[in-house]
Amino acid sequence: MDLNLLNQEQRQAVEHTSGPLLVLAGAGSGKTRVLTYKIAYLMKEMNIYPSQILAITFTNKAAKEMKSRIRELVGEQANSLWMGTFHSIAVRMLRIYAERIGYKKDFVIYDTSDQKSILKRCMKELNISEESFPIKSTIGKISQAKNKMIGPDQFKHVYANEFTVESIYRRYEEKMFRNNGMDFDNIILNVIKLLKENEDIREFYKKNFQYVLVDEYQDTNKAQYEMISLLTKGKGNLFVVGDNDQSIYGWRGADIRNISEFEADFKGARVIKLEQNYRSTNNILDAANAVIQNNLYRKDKNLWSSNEKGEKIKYYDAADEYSEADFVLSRINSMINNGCSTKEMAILYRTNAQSRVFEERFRRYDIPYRVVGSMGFYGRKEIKDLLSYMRLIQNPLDEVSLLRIVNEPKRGIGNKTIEKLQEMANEFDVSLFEMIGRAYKEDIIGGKAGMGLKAFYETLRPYIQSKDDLKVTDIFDGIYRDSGYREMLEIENTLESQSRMDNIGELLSAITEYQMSEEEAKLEGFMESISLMSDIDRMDDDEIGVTMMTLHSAKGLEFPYVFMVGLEEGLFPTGRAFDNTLELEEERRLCYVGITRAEKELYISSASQRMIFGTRREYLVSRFVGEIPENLIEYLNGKKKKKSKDELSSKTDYLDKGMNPKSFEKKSTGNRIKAVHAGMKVKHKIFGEGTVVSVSGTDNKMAMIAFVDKGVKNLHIDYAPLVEVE
DNA sequence: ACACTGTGAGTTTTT
DNA sequence: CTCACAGTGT
Repeated sequence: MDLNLLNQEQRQAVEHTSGPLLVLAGAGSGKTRVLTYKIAYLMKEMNIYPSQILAITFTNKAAKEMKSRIRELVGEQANSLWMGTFHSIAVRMLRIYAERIGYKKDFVIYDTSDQKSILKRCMKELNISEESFPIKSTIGKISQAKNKMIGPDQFKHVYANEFTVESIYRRYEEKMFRNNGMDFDNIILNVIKLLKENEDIREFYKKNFQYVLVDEYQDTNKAQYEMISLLTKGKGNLFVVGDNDQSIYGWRGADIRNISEFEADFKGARVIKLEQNYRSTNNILDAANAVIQNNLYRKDKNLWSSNEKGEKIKYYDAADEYSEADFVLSRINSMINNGCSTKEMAILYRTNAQSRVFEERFRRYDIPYRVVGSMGFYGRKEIKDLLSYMRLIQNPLDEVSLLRIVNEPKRGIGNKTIEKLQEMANEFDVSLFEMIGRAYKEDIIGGKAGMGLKAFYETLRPYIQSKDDLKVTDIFDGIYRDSGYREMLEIENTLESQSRMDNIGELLSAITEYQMSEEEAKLEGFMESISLMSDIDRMDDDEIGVTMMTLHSAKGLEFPYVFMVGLEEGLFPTGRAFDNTLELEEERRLCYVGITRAEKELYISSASQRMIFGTRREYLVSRFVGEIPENLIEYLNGKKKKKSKDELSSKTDYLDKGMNPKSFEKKSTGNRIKAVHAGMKVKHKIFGEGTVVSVSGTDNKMAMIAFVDKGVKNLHIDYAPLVEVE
């Protein structure tokens, strides 16, 4: 291990082995390197066992990568390190000790959409309307409270007059507990509870962990802070790395005070700054520095680099999102022709929805690409359904999953039956699943519904009983078959059901892969690995293609060529931040993160018009473009008169100016069909070309159309996006 | 019980 | 535009 590969500050950080240390690491200053070397140093020079080191990273992928780098330095013993995200570390502890806090050890993890359905049910039970308490904002409020460790009991002291939310919150937590489930916030809170209430466990871990390291410290929240301090207090060998200019998760409860008050919180803390950037050209760095300088609430630091000046930042001012995409694609195309690999390129945007136009262009140009995130594979219905089966097998108390699948495929079990069952389950104080068992056995519910319940119950029970002895793939295969799900899709035999079956096949290969990679592959383990996987974790590094993702997802990554797109007021920065300095500064940090992802070249672009919610709207150039000094920018299609900053000062201003949807009516698609006749050739926006087979309905508006490769569809011509061909 | 259809509402960002 | 859902008809 050669510490001479480190600069002076990096080396100091590595060699500091006693007491708390905060490393303020600017973008691209080699913090991963420091972390890697530090852990290796602790093991090799300080003779610390790997199992005595806890390292918390922001994604599981980061943990995996770091582990493999450490392995290069110290060998296989790196595998015994405790390394992962807050959530995965917490779950690891909870799997062992869940019973100490009243949970069962096979608890399940609820994601955001599960959260939503639990909350909905709570509100229904409490007779609270969704109009007055929108699901999203209510979840937000509850989550916010949890991040700050404010439980239902303390809620009213912090949020006065929010007693309705308080009652929802309380009911939600009860339900969560009764379901033997935890949402993401609960995972952290429950570990805190575990450590607080059980001295033996706390002392065990505290004694065990000689060193605790936390990456991306600027994005930790209060609960996470509490978790760390419970594990380190007293000993204080805590080593955190972060950059306040890259704090972009304030909306998720990240508390900047964790980093700004580190020295006060941990006595005798030392601070080391890493200010030399090894990643980007000087032009890129200067641009980033200039932009972030506009934030008033920040500690100044001076990122510098000995790299060359490099190319100027190239700015393209597009007419609309399509011409923006065309610009990006033509650039990418010529870069490819110049010998660049698509793996070196990334397109970064503010919102996931922006990827669509680019995807379409990539397909048209036939250039490989990959999209990170955006409700992909695991959000699909068939995947969620089958995972719900698996989850219910893992934990029969899980009502969320049960309700999702009890009538999927159709078993003749409707709302009425479910309601009855829920009432009875409450009355007898048993789980819904158990109630289902009783209901048909004791003939409480007969007829079609009773048969359905019997089928459902008897399909699942054997799997529940032997889940620990069965292979995960066997459980999956079996349940797919026995539940009738496969048959349902086979009978349906449409293009859609085909693709669903393909997706299920893909899920099976994911399970198989998991099973082969784990020594002891258990159902819980697999379910956990997918629930705690972030979008970045799902990204396959070997896959070729241009990477597309949100700026948030891009944190921690780097690419030689970066396209930062959609730089418009209202989109980036988002309109919601206009009247809030703190939020606006967070947007600016996000911009800073974006700029500093680029190593060699940075392209930025904006569109004057963009389609949003089906209407075309006009946008002004983002203030962030104006914040980059002109001498660093090459204006690819001329420089428009500067109008971003002066014209926009407040939200109302923005809404008044140029945002009149009427003046930008959608372009006519041309010969949109008004009437059809059999034999007519038509083109559908999604299904492509087809021939009208027959016409039906009042006014002959229903057309049965046979599409090339896509099968026969019944469509109403007033609604279907159809145009005539020839 | 369930399929269909019209309606209303929504886009930040994610472990 | 696109999705989810409430309401209606079978």
